[in-house]
Formats: sequence, C-alpha cells, structure tokens
Amino acid sequence: MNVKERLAGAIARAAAAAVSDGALPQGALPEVFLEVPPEKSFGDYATNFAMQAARTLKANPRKIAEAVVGRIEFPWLDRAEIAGPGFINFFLKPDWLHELLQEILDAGPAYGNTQSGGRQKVQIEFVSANPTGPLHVGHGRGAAFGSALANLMSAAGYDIQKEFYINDAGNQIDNLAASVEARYLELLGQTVEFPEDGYHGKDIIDTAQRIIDNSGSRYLLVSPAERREIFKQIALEEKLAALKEDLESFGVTFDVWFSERSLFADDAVAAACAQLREKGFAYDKDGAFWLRSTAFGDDKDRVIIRDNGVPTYFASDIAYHDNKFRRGFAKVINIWGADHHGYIPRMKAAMAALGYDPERLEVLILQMVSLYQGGELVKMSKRTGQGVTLSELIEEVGRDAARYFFIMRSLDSQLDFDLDLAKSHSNENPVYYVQYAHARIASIFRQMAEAGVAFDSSAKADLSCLTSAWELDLIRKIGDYPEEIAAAARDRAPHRIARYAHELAGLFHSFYNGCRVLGVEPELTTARLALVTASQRVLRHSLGILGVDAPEKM
RNA sequence: CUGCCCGUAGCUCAGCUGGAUAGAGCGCUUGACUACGAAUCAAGAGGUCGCAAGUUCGAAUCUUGCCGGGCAGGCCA
Repeated sequence: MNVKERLAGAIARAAAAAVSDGALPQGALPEVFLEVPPEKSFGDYATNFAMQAARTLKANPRKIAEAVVGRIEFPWLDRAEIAGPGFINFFLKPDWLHELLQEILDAGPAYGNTQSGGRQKVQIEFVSANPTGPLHVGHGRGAAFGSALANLMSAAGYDIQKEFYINDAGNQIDNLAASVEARYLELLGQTVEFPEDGYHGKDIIDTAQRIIDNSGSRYLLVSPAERREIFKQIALEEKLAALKEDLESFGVTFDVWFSERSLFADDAVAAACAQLREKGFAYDKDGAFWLRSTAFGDDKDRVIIRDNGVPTYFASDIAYHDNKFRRGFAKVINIWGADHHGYIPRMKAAMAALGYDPERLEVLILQMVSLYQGGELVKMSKRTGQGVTLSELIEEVGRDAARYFFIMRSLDSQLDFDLDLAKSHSNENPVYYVQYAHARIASIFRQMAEAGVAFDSSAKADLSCLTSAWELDLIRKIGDYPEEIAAAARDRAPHRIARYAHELAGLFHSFYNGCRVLGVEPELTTARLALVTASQRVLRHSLGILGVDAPEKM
C-alpha cells in the first residue's frame, strides 16, 4: 500500500471520526481522492474531499476541512493547510520520500506489479485478422495495443488470456481458395477470369507458385471443387503460419488460437441457435433465422442463418462468445477496428439473449491508422494488395519504434503515424528518449564496475543524503508507478504507461544532468546508485509492458 | 437521415472522480560537454480548449443544439 492510499485512509478515518463525535452532521461521505497539486506551495498532496462532502453533508466545506485537519493522524504528515474554497493541502515530513524509496527498493524488480485486478479472469481477443493476406498497419495497432494491454493487466493482477480467433470458415476463405486457384491456373498458362471478390495480393501468387514448385501441375487433373478444397487447406496453413511469424517478430504471442471451423465441428453454432430459439429471442421469418436483438436495444433484428441455410458470420460469433463465457472468464475484451463498431449492439444483444450480463463483454474500438511519409498520406487497401504491410513497417522503422508509436496514443484518437519520425534515430523520436535513459543507467553501472565501486542493491543505504529537487522529484515519480499501473489497467489505457515512461525518463535525464552519481562522497554515491537502481527497474518494467526493448547500449 | 469516435499551442497529442495560473513532445529562439553517453540538459516565445446555450460555488471535462473531419448503418466480413 502506498503513501497516497494510506493518507487517503487517514483522511477517511478523520472524517468518520468527526461525524461520529458530532462535529459534522450525519451523511454519506464521498470517496477520498488525492491529487498532486499544480504547485509545490500547495504541498505534496491535496484533496477536494471537503468540497465533495459539502454536498452530501450540506455543510460549509471549510468547516469540514477544519474538522478533518483537526482529527487526522498520519505518521508522515508535517502539516495540513486549508486553501481556497476548501482544498486541504498536505505537507509531508521531508523523510517520507526516503522511506518511500526504501520500500521501492525492497520490492525488488517486480516493483510496480499490483493486485488491483484481484486475479479476475479476463480474456483479451485481438488482431483476429482473416488469414487471407498479410497483416497491415491497422492490424499492427491492434496487435501492439492488445499485447500491451495484456502485459499491463497482468502486471495489475488480472489473470489474462490472449486469444486469436481464426476466421477459417465462410466466404472469405472460399475466396482465398478461388484466388489461389486462379493464380495457379494463370501461372500454368491458362487464361482465367479472376474472382470478383478475390484477393489481389502478391502473396497469393507466391502461394500458387509454391504449390507448383511442390506439386507441379497435377491439380489440373482433379475436379475444380476438390482442387479448391485442397488449395483452401494449403493456403490457410500457409497464411496462418505467416501471420504467426509476423506477429511474433512484432513481439506478439497468443495463448490460444481459436478456430471458427471448430465451432461448426462441435455443433456449437447449432447449439447456440437452439438456445436462442428456446429462450424466445430468435425466430424464423422469410426463410431465415433471426435474432430478436431489438429486445436489447439494437436498431433492428439480425439474421443468424440465411434463407439458403448458410449461417452468417454472426452465428459463429455468437457461438464463439458463448464459448468464451463458458470458459469462465469474468470479462471478455474484444479489440475491434472502428469499421466494426456498428456490431457492438448486436453482439451485446446476443449475449444478453443467452443470459449473460452484456457488461461482461467489453469492446474496445481502435480508430484508423494513417501513414505519413514525406508529409504525404500513404493510402492502403487490402483488396488491391497495395499499401504497407506490418512486416514492411517493422523492417522500415524497427519493432520498438513501431510498437511505441502505436501504443502512445489513446485508442479513440485516429493515429497519424509519421514514418519519417519513427525512423529517425534522433532526439525527435520519443522511443529513443526513453530507451536512452535506460542505456545511460546501464552505462553508469558499467563505469561503476570498471572503477571498482562496490554496490549492493539489496543492502540498506543511507538515503537521507538525497535532498535535491532532482532526486526528490524522481523518487516521487517512481513512487507513483504502482498506482499508474492500476489506473491504466482499470482504464484499459496502455498509452498512459508510454507517457509515464517518457516522463520518468525526462526526470531521470534532469537528475543525471544535475547530479553526479560516481565520483562524489561514497555515501552519496551509494544513495544515488540506489535511486538509479530503482529508476532502471521501473524503466525496464514499463518498457516491458509496452513490449519495447530496454537496451544496455544503443 | 441515424449511430459511434474525434475537434485543446504552428504540427502530433495528453488532460484521471467536474477543481487552484490548461500540459507534453516535435518545430522555433537562446544558452550548457577539460568528469558517469549532448539520442542529454536549462531558459523562452506560442492556446478565444470548434461555436453557442445550459447545469454548478467552479466546465477542456457533464447536458443539449449547431459546425467541421473520420467510421458505420447488408441474408458481406
């Protein structure tokens, strides 16, 4: 439990005491929120508690503040002042930051991990790109975000499972097979009409070529239907393997790869449909089978099974999400592109119809990515196969920069990805700013070893000689980290960690510039090495959440 | 026409439960390497928070209406 939480507890206790001894009227007390005030003269922490309580207690905020201040008991508190309309500003004893740093060091390399998630079982499904072509930069954003969110929520004490849903059934896969077949025939000299909804990517031609390399022209002899079935299987395996490889080289792995086909093989789709019918939320009309999603706030009812008997993708999605909840997840998080946001109401409706609380399904929408190069928009389209793929992007700007750029913005703002900026190995690039701080620290330890300075990070140092603003601000920031993890996880907002890491790096660079670590009095060197150790751990931990390397040298 | 997201400094974006003088990076101006990495630091200029009402002691934040940009509105995915 950190200082802030303990102080908040002390405030709540003081307020409760004031109520029980009659100094304040009876009434519900609001939750205590502490903030770091905008100015140092307002103390170390401040709260608007008295102003909030003024509403529920119908009392003068300054009176409430006085009652709280008069009753508060907190070991590190130096003094509390009432300011403005009713803020309470808390000034802590100078030593509190030294004790805080000691606690941080005692926590070891895992410092930052919290239990705020309460081991809640949460599944995060992301990317889930159709295995019909290479990943593009939009998938990259989802992949970077999803994996960072998983890291973040794991650090915050959630029990996380990452899943990729393989769309290996339905139209698009048939189109894939037909596209490969067309390329195959073309390569063998036949003139064919390319399928209207076919995939034009070069990778399709490559696949056809590999089939020829391996098996020659023998598939000319089998029936078209059988040929397409074979090509479908070959292409699927190949595309899936390529997908996995791309993702792995982007630092993204999954615990489960879930096949859509398996839902049909297990009759899960039929079972889900039967259940919906039984519960009275699905019906037959015009030869099709419909979900009565309007019963749960959707704009219109939706077709689950077409009049030709073929299930829509929605049918397997319902079965899939039913399957997820049956696996015991408290929360199921889906990360979708903005172009799918219209499906949220029907998906939630389906879950409600099956009897699940739709709140347990969280759909996070990521806005579109635009690539800019030389100040110009790079257009992309999967259909025509033009545009920048994820692997090209990684090759171009590097894994770390790509991940950082994808993660550093909040999900719901459209992302302008500046290729030139991401590529530049210079001070313009925020990734290197953070990584440089880590590398500098590593360099200090190398120098230390060379100079024969002894330092044991687990030994207690006299930290009280850390007195400059550079040192104290840095400790303060490091002390905020667990809370930042908890808040970012709660808000599903890994970009906050990117920001935090950047701010921490900034404070470290200032410290580094203002304070020598090596070559000063031995006690001061030891204390500063302790501070540097803590800084390095938190930098590494936060970069780890982002999936960005923490280099020793660069 | 309807729904969702966005509109904050020249550019790209933060801004947590409504709170004190609205922040960061880049870019721009000016300084700092004869000691741990200058991919760094220090200082400065730069904003009617799209517009207008409303709620409130108090609004970038909540509500409504407009304006502008993006994305959706299939028995496509």
